[in-house]
Amino acid sequence: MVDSEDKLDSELISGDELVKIFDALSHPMRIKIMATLKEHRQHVSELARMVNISRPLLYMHLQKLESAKLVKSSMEISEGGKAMKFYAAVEFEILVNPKLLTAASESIQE
Amino acid sequence: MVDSEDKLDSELISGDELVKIFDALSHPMRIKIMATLKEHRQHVSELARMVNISRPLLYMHLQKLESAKLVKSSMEISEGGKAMKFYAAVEFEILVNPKLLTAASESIQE
DNA sequence: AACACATGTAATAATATTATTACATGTGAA
DNA sequence: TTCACATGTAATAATATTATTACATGTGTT
Repeated sequence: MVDSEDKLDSELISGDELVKIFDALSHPMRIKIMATLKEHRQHVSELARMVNISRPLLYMHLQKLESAKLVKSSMEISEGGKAMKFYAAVEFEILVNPKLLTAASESIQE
Repeated sequence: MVDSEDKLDSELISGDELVKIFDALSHPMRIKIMATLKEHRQHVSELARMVNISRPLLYMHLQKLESAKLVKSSMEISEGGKAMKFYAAVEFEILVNPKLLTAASESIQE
């Protein structure tokens, strides 16, 4: 298992999933969140301070990113015994071009 | 000038432009429009029939795609003498991965 | 007990996006 | 002149997204 266990496989992305990914990346704050999480995983409260938005708003953005499978979360108990929810960026690589869009189009439900 | 004259150069895309591109591609109908225009350029009324939506709604979608520079338009006078506005897909290729998002993040204005 | 820090969500407000309808204009052909 | 087909947009309605505020709950430290 040399390769990363949770890399998003661009071959297996359906049209609907691709639209979800574009939607997730269509807001500047979510780009900033992805960039921040790429450096290092963070727990929600700390991440909210880092990107300078309220925690409820951050939750909303994280949910979009998570439903697009661009981040993943895990609850952990710190040494202090406090519950902390960590978010990490998922590795992925998608070559976006007209050909991909054509393929995506064929697997979209309307 | 062997290479295409209007290929979108992914090296020169700013963070704001990238967000615009993601936004343009975040709707199933716009994916369908891109796929349709990749086959062949079309004028607005014909395209509206092909993708089965109203012309005003199509205009809205086309404006988003055009402002993201994914399509381009040109007015032409047909043999019959009627004005027709043609839209064509622009060639592009963007490798989307966390590294790109980090670079984009650094050039986003908030 | 009061404080600092954590998760989580409900309710609402403010904005933006998406979609429809109706209209105005122009051309060429029947 | 009426018809078929084209562009273009204004006004509005319906939905969805984004953002804020206020709460409830739990843990460890002072």
